[in-house]
Amino acid sequence: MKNYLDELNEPQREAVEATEGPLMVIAGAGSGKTRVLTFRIAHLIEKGVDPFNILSLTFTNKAAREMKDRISKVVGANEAKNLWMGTFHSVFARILRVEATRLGYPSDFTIYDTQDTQSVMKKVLEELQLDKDIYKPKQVLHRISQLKNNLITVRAYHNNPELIEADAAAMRPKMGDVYRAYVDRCFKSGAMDFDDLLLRTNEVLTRFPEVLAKYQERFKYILVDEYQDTNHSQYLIVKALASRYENLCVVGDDAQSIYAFRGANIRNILSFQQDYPDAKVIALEQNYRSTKTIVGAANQIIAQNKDQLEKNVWTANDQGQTIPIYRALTDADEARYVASQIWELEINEHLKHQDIAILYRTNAQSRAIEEALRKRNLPYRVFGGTSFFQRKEIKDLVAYLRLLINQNDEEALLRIINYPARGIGQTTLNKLTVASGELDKSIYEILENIGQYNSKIGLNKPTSQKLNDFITMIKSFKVMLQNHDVYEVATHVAKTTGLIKTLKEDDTPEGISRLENLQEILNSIQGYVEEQKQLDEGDPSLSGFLENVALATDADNSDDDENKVSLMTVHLAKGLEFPAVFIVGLEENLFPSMMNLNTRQELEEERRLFYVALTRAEKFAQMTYSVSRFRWGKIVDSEPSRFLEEIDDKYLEWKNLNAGLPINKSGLNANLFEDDYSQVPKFERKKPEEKKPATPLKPKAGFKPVAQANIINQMNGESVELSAGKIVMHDRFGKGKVISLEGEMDNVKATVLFDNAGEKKLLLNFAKLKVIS
DNA sequence: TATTTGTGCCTTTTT
DNA sequence: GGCACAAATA
Repeated sequence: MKNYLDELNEPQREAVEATEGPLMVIAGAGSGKTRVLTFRIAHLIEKGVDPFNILSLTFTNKAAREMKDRISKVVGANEAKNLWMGTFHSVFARILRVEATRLGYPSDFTIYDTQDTQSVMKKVLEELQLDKDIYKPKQVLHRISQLKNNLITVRAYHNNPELIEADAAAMRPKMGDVYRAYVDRCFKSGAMDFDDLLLRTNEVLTRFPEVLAKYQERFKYILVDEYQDTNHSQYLIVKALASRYENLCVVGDDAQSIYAFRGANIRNILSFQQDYPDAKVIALEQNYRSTKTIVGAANQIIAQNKDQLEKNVWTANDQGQTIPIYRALTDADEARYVASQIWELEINEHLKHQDIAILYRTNAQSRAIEEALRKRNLPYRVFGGTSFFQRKEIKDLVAYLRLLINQNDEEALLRIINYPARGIGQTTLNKLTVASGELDKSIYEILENIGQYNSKIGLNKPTSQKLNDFITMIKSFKVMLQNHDVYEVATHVAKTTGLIKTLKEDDTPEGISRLENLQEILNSIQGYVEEQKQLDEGDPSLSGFLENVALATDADNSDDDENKVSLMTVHLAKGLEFPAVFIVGLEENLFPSMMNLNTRQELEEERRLFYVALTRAEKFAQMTYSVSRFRWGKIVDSEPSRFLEEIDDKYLEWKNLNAGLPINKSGLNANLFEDDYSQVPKFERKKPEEKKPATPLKPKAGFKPVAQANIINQMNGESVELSAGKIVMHDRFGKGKVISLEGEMDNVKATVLFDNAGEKKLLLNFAKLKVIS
């Protein structure tokens, strides 16, 4: 227990022991930053600091849990349990449960997720009669998010001619009205969006000195992980809380700042020393994670960026293998290659599924990979994308529960008032909404006294009765909540509202899976209730559960013990490490993203993202790019990413540079499903030392009519040869005979004479033809 | 009113 | 190819 300090190197140890005063730790990738944070907290407790006085802000809730576990092992669970650890959003949501009433919010305020806010915004824009093609909900919300993260309130906005002008110049002169209406609407619904959680925390700390003093006293020691990714709002909260004792330790790596798009401000880390002139700064430069090859290649990448702090990450680890870079012909080929390499790694290097991660730039890329993994029977888990709690069937049930806690939650109410269908249509809802505005009462309040309003609103008897039935049902749930636990209520809700029945009627695979999801959420509610009942400070209440739902990140609820290959975006991979990592889709306009090519700053963030991806790898890293890819339903040609050029060839091993698309020999994409390309007509072999690898060696697109083409059999994914005379099957047209084939390489058209539908020209890329004989 | 069919838009990245 | 929204129909 005492010798934990011996497990640290010199700078790590220094960072752990410098407990008093401001400290910034610049931690290179893989340099043991989590270790430092963990031991530092343990050390504080060992020195006699009350865990109650320590606040630790992590990037995910999962990271917080893991750190807590590790601290428990050093100082004991009893000590560790009083630590405040979590993400900014979850910690300050907890604080706002106590303090938000000062700002006029209910303490059971709802947290609106992205879906909710978009839905609110659409209604706002409709009400203001603004063109939703100009005021695109997503863009407008992004703008508001920017404003909030810079603590520009509605009033501040209207007092700021510069901002108003900027929005006018961007063709959105009504931005201020939209902002006000959106904020009002959320407030009336007793709801906060993600940015509000930070903005309102700032507000409460600024407006109420006694609140500030309370939390300053409470959090005498503050630690912030991933400091490079904090935004201005978070920065100010930390600054305010730490200003009394200044026992603030921030840990970060400017080279890994990848959240500028959501307001992260790299200046927070770059200017720490100006904010705290007597701050101690410690750099952790020894990488314990990766091979020399990986560290060397990563260093070369990041060296291309201008905006960065000097540092020299090095490692004493083995040289390791060179990094293979596979040039794929299509995204399917890329996926197939990755799957086959995973097999090899598992056999030759004795890796388990869980040792392997596949990282990509966009969530959409997972599909092709998933398919290839399934074919190889490799179990996998996809992180991110539409998370469990975003699914419709889950949101429906949660909306009922939300309404029980916060009757003003209009999003929840409108979502479920007619789901499952109970004959309350759009017309009725419009009337209610109008009445709600005129009477300045929430829709729920109107419904509670529907008898007294229905003539004024203009509702007929049957409709009024339906509304009354609905509100009676909701009220009965509320009553039940008083003496039953959340699981019992949720189950009752799912049954009595007809949610389960509706899903049961749908026996398509999707319907069945939705029913399973509903079952799963009920199970997880039960699990949550049981778990919270066990804990001393557990909160088995419905509002506690709902907060978890709103702030759960996908990285949080992983089944750790499952042995599966991980698939995720590079963003989600931050802070993780794997023995083997595949980075796929290294192509121009994808990674770097086409959206981020306009300014140097944007491009540098993409480069940092690539740096993060590569530095996740311990022993084996591989990269792939494809010369063509399915995007927006079309095959798009692509070129290798510029980032590949930035790595010295001594670290790399270029693979499959010669494979082309031999349209004149055996047809389109003939060789996608074989590993042996030796039979394929060769393009000029490229020698890396002669030519920069990233210069695309694209096979020239052929424009000749083709005699044959290979299509991919929809059933088993195998390639099947197609030529004139073959009998094929089409979903809509039925059976038919191929008359001829024509067209360009990736754009082959087949003329088919169908038995019942006559002659059709079909694009092979789109028509799902099955070859019968 | 509810359900089905058709269309236009789309894609970064996430708390 | 997929999803959200609009129009068309029972």
